[in-house]
Amino acid sequence: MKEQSKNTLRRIEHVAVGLFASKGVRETTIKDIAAGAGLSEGALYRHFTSKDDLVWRTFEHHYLALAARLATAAGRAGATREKLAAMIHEACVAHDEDTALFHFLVFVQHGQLARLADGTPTPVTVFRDVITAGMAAGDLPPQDAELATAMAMGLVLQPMTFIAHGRLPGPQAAYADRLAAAAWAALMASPDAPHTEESPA
Amino acid sequence: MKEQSKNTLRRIEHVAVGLFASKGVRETTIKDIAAGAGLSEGALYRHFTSKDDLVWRTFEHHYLALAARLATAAGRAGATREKLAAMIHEACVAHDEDTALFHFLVFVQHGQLARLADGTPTPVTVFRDVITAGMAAGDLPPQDAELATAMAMGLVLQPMTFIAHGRLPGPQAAYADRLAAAAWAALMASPDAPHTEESPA
Amino acid sequence: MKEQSKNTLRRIEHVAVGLFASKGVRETTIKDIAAGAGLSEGALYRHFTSKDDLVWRTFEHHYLALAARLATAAGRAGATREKLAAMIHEACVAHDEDTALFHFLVFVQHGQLARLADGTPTPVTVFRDVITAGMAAGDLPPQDAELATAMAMGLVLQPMTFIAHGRLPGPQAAYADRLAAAAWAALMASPDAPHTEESPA
Amino acid sequence: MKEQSKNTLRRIEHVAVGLFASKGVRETTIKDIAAGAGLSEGALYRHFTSKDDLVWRTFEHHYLALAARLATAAGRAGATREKLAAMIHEACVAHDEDTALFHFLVFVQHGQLARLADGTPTPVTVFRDVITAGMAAGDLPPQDAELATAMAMGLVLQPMTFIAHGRLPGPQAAYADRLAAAAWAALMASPDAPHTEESPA
DNA sequence: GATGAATGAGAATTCATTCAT
DNA sequence: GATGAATGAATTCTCATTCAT
Repeated sequence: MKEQSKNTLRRIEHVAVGLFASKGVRETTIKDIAAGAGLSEGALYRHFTSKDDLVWRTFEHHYLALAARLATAAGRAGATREKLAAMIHEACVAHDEDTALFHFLVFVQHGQLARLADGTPTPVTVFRDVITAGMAAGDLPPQDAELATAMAMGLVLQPMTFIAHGRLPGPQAAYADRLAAAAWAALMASPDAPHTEESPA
Repeated sequence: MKEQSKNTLRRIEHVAVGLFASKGVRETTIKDIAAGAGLSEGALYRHFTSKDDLVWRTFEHHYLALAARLATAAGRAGATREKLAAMIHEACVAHDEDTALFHFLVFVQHGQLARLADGTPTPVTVFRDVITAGMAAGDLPPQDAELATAMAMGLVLQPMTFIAHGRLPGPQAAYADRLAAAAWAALMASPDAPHTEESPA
Repeated sequence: MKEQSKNTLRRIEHVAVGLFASKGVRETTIKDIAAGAGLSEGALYRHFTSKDDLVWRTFEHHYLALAARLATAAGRAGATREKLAAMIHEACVAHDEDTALFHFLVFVQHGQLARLADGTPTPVTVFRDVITAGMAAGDLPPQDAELATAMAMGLVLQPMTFIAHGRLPGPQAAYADRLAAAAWAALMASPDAPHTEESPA
Repeated sequence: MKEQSKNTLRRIEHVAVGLFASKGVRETTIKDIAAGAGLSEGALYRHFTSKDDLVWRTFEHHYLALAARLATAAGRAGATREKLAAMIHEACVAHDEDTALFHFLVFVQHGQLARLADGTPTPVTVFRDVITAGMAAGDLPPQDAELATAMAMGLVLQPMTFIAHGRLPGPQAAYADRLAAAAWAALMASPDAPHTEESPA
């Protein structure tokens, strides 16, 4: 009984996320989701109180899970560079495992971000905390942690949109090492001496 | 008369873009736009044949203009590194000049991307062409041009979302030099020798 | 088993009536009733064949019971005036005993009235019969019995709505004597000589 | 233009009130109203923001108008008895002029009563103020003004429900004099000496 | 007998678009 | 050219009722 219901719920969420990722939340109708889940429209409302509730609960659950996953990956690794590489790798793998979900979380529903309680650990804060710690440990040159976080994340996320648009072949994991190296280089590049390699003479 | 109409049209576009950027295209109604532009709903249809037409024409016009702007900036600069820096700087300035427009073009309406004719020069192709040329000229190590483009763009675009979310203070132009340096470092990082600093042997 | 079921049925009726009185029949859902009765939605249908059936049966049962109660009260009393006073008192007591039920019967579900078989004794006919008999006996001046019934009942019922709206403090029984006196005065007031007290000359 | 719209609005209100009175607010659908008004469902929403808005605005407008009407009638009359009679007569006439509206205001939508700002003059307060003043002037014996108001109003309103149910023939105005006489007798009946006529000895 | 998921027929509301004035 | 009322097709959500377990 409870199992059956739980399964239905997961099915609805999965279908919904797929549609949200491909069409957007607003352009996905309850009818679409119901059809995809093999249910009547009304039946959905036994599992969620509203469309918004479905969006928010799905987002929060998986967004926090992604944060936890990245934190775990970082925790397993040793030095800052390895931590960063591990997080990037983990993000790539998570993307490949469920691309629709990843897109929903990262690209589609940032409107939900504002609803998270302040201080909630998110993928962003996990990245930033590693970078902050890396600077404190002297592994990274001192710099604006938020900007560094944005750069590192952008480096990783933008290829995903290229994959989505067909500009790059997947899987994203194939680029993990390259992205980690690039991220490291980007964070190591001293903002005060941007041209060092080229002005040795 | 033509002038008047042209002005009205610009006003409508501007209001629409502002709403699109803040609420999304789907959640912006014709009524919203009409109210913002000081017109009746029906009057809008004298300037656009449909909402979709408004979205598409606005997107195409400014998206291509942004591409041209980046191309011009790159053309003015000399070596690959300078071209890249110039494009990044130009993108930052464009963002700061009309943040709503920039967000609309880059973050909100990627659904419109697919409607562009193949081969149309876009900000993406401008970036990629500079990178491809840079590799050909030996300024950059050989690498996947699309991936490199994605990384460079992500590096620049992600801070914009951080600014939008209040994680970073604007303007984006303040980060232009740092971003250019980071992008260059990321593209120079040889994927085949990612750990040079740590493997001195 | 029969007892158990009977109890459950009474519980359902009681919960339903309470909700009907406070929210109205239409705005009370099966879910509300089920929750209030500590049952599942489906389980209700073992006791009633439909919501309408629940409403109707509850109404009919208690409406006729109220009529019988008033008739009994009138029967115990002697002269017309006492009969009227006894009915008014009984109505007040019935109201105070179960205000929700009284409101449901009298104010909420008059739509059910039309479903009663013609000739069924109702609170209205009980009142009217006493008044008709009173006129026949010469206790009351000749007048339109229906109008007299309406006046007497209105006199008694309107204070109940005032109590419900908080305009008057309860219980209604506190007003029973006053209402009986007023009703008697109203019925005695000769329609043909309405100003007698003021035109003594 | 404005006229046309105003007319449509009145038409909608009129149709709605008729349906509300005969079926109840909840059981009247937007579809019903639209059909009755000869409009599409969506078109209604240019005149009212919601069904609730339609109900509330219609109620408030006419309820206050009825209060004003009764106050005016009372103001024109001289002594307390005449004031009361004038109000009762006016209420009967108002009922007959637009029975559906009267029923909507008095019997159907008392749920709206709670939304009126405290201190708003309503039919109830107009009645009560006349009675209170009558007691102060010595025209009426001292008594609970609220209870007296309830009795007087009940005397007048209950016949209207009898007319609605077909128990009494209309118009209500035919009963105005009788009701006024009865109301006066009811209010004059001293609660402390209820049996005077019958205990002359 | 009980449960609660599922159904299906609405119901209220929204909104792009049209059109009479 | 402008206005805003009207349309009609969706869209979200509700709820009495049924039914498999």
